Amino acid sequence: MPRPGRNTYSDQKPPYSYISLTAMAIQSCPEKMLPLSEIYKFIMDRFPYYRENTQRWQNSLRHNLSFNDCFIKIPRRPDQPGKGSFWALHPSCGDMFENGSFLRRRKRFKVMASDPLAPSKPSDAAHYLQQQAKLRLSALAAGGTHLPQMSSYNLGVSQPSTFKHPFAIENIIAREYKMPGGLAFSTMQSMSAGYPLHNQLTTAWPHMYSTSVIDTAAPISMASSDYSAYGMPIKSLCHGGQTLPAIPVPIKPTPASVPGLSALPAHIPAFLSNSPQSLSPTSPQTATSQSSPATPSEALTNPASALQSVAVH
DNA sequence: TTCTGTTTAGCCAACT
DNA sequence: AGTTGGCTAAACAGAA
Repeated sequence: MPRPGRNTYSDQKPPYSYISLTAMAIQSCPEKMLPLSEIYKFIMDRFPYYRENTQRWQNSLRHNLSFNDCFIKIPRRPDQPGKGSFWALHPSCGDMFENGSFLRRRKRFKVMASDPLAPSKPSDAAHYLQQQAKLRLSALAAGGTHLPQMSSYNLGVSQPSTFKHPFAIENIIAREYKMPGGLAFSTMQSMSAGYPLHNQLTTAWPHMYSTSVIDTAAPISMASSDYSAYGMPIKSLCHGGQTLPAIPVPIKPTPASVPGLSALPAHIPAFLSNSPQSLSPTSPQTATSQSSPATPSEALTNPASALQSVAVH
């Protein structure tokens, strides 16, 4: 059984579609909106695979941004000089990856005229999102650690303040993981709803599910120190203590992936290091209380430190 | 000139 | 088998 090496990622295409990669990039920044160049940068930083053939995949990515309604183009304000617009996720694009696969959505998100969440005009969405970004930046500037949540459209439909965008990293990583053999691990949300796997998993990874490790009441902070080496808000990784081994599922199981807790696809990104693989009971918990690993590859080989970063915050 | 954004088309694979 | 979604290529226009 091959173990993922330091360069595993450079060799394999990550099990994510361009849509999910783009969504990750957008969700990783406090403003929840990024210019195209920053999306490129995010992907290349995290996934060495995409440091090659840039023309090809960047063309595809641009195509996706334009083609898919789940992405919204937000014009730059006069005080935001630069090339190109910002891109954000449509707040009502729904849980497009609810089937657990980040390669293929169950259904393409399409803004319907009858959608109560749909803005009456496309510019409404852009304006709304820009206001949200402003609020976030204001909160940052004020030194606050409690940023306003990405709330729903101000269109008469309210959502709970705890609403997490389906593409938020915490949601992406906290998905049901269907093991190649058919065994499924459910999300903490599901487990808290009474799934029997809870006991098994808390036994297997007590350090993950112990609420004493993770401050469930901690507000999500966007201070720079709260970001892991992968640009992910660390606290997002433990969304309300709901840290779960949820792994995106390649449509085609890779040779490295075999059924079993310690045999997961080798190309799972390090920022999803709260996976069974990294958190297997046999994994050495040698992490110190220092910050997250310097490089994604380091986290890949030392996932425990990444977890520690999550746990101590 | 380069980058960004849009659109069309074809192919392939997963899903129903 | 038909449908749908994702990837790739390409052409084109507009902005920086």
